[in-house]
Amino acid sequence: MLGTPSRDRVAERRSATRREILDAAWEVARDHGLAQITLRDVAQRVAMRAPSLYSHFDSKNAIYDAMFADAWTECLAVMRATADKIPNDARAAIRLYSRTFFDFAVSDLARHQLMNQRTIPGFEPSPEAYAPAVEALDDLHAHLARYGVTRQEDVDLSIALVGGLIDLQLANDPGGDRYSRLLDRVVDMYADNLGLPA
Amino acid sequence: MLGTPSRDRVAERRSATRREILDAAWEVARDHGLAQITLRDVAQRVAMRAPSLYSHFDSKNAIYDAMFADAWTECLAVMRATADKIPNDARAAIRLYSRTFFDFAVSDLARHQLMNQRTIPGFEPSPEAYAPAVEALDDLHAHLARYGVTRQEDVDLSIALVGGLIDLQLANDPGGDRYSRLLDRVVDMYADNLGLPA
DNA sequence: GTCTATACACCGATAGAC
DNA sequence: GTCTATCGGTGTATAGAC
Repeated sequence: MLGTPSRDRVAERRSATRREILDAAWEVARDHGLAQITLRDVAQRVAMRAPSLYSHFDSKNAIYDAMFADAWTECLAVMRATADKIPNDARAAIRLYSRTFFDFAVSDLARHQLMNQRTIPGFEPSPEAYAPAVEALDDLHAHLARYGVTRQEDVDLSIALVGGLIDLQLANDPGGDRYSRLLDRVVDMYADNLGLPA
Repeated sequence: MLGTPSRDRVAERRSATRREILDAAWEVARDHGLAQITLRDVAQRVAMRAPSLYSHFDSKNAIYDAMFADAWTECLAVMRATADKIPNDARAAIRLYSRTFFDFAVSDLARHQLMNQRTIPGFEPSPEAYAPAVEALDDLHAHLARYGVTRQEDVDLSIALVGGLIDLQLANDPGGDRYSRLLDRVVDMYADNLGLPA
C-alpha cells in the first residue's frame, strides 16, 4: 500500500504530537504560572488552534493530568539515579535522599505546585497519573526501612519536615538558600528523635 | 435636616454592606473553594448584581485582599486570646502556641489557602492587608524570645515544622488527626535541638 | 452615591465542514 | 486531524436610571 504509513508510524506521530503539546504546556506554566495555562496559548506554541488540542487531550485537565504523570516520573528517575550513590551511614543516607528531593522540588515552582499542592481548582490526578507518585512513595518507605524506620507516622513525619522547608523556600526566598541550609539540621533532628546512631 | 442621615450613619451603612459582601465571599469560598469565588455568586447572596460590588470594592482581588486581612486579624485575635494561658515551662508554652495556630489553620481550608499559600493566580496582598500578618509574626518572635530563641533561622525553622504538618493534614487527612497527633512530638524535637530544658 | 443594564474580551468546550 | 464558528461562562468597565 504505497503512501499508507504503518500503524506504528501513525501511533508514533500521535505520541510525538502529544509530547510537543505537553512541552508547550510546561513552557507556558514556567513563563506565566501553572494556573495561567490557556489552551489558546499552548496551541499557539505548537502552531495549532485551540480546539485542535482536543484531538489529543480530552480536556484541559487531561493535560494537567499528563503533566502530573510527567513530573512524578521525572522525580522518580532523579531519585533512583542517586540510589546507587547512597552511603552506608544512616544519617548521611537520609540527608542525601532528602537533599535530592528538596533540590528537585525547589528547582521548578510550577512543577512543585502541580505535584505537591492542590493549586489547580478542579483538578484531581487520575489513578494512572498517580502511579509514579505511589512508586516514589514506596521507594521512600523501602529507603527508610533500611535504617529501621518502618512506622507509618515516622515516614509521615519525614515528609512533613522536608515539605515544610520546600514550601517556605519557594514562597519566601525563591532562588535563595534561607530554608535550604536548614535541611541537614532538620534531618539530624529527625534522626536524633528516632534514635539513629550518630 | 429631617431625613438626612448623618455622615456617621452613612459610613456605618457602607461598612456594614462591605461586611455582608465579605461574609458572602467567605461563604462561597467554603462551599465551592477559594478560587471558585465568582462576583455573580457573591452578589446573588447579598441580593445584588455583580457590577454593584464595584461600588464597594475596586476589583475581585480587592475582595481577596480584604479577606486576607480578615483572616490574619482573626488569627491574631485567637493567638492573643491564649497568650494569658501560656504556661511558664518553655516546652509546654511552645506546644500550646503551636497547637493553637495548627488548629486555627486546619479548621478552615479556604482560609489557610488564602493566608499561607499562593493559590490565587494574580493575587498579592496589599501592605495594609499584610499588616496583621506582620503583627502575628512579630508576636511569634516575641513569644520565642522569652525562651531565648532569637536567631532568625530558629524562628524560620519553627514555622517550617508546624507548616509542614498543617499542609499534609489538610491535603491528606482533612478532618482527621493523622498529622495533628505528631505536632507535640515535632515541638519536642525542636526544643531538644535548641537545648531547651526538658 | 448606589445600583442596573449592557457590553467587552477572554476562557474552556463543542459542532460540523473539509 | 485540523479548521472555523459559536456557545455559555468569567472578570471587568461604563453609561445611565433613581
